[in-house]
Amino acid sequence: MNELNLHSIEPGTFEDIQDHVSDDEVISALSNLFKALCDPTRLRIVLALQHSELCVHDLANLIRSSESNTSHQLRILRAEKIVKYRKEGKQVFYSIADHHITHVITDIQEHLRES
Amino acid sequence: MNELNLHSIEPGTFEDIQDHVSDDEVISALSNLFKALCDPTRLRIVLALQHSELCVHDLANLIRSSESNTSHQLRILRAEKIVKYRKEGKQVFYSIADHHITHVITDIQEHLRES
DNA sequence: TTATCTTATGAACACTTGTTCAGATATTAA
DNA sequence: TTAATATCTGAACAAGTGTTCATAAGATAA
Repeated sequence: MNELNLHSIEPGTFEDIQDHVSDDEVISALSNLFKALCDPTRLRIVLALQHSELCVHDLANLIRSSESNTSHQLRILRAEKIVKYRKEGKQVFYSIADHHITHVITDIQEHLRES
Repeated sequence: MNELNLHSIEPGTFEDIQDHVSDDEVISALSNLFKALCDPTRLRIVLALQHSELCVHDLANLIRSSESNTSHQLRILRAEKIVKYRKEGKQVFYSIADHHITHVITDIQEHLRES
């Protein structure tokens, strides 16, 4: 008796897949990362930082947003360790935290080209 | 005279980066893709489909959500061409649309391991 | 035809989120 | 100290989003 009434897979396969999609911590971590990357303003920040390390003021001008909003969005990118920063006097310089982030953007752009 | 009052980069560099972050179509397309991937329910769907082609009923049971909600979320994934589908009688079988999507997930997971 | 099964859809609601504004913090210079 | 500069933060509000419920649509079988 199969109370789930599976239509297209075997119970064993079902359990294998379920193990993989039931890891709430992993799902939540992935979700938070994609959430951080899904906002146009934050995407502009990430794309800008792929070219050069930048301070908040220049970053704000580049993406045509206020310094306040830029700072708010950088906070979210920092929380997900998508960007890192270093202080130099009054200024704070931001840059991309690791190369996997750049790869993600590249992969997504390739998907766009093919779809 | 520099009305932008740049702090950390040259005007030429500024314009180069600005060209890259000002392509609204690309930014919007990237944003929509990440938006589609940032919801936990949709992430579960994508992770499940990485193992096997699945019909809506089995997919709903796997991710522990209603069939209605699963269908709603599949619609969004379809719109971004993250998943594709084929009909077979009453059933609709979904699968991952292309390998770049799988790579994106892999890259993000590697980022997670290192951060 | 009618009945059943599978999937899709529209409306409604609660919840989340990006931006703005005002103000705070921190660093440097005078 | 005060003033100026650079960045950050909290509150508030509009706009967007995920889920549920009810129902529709499409396919098959009787």
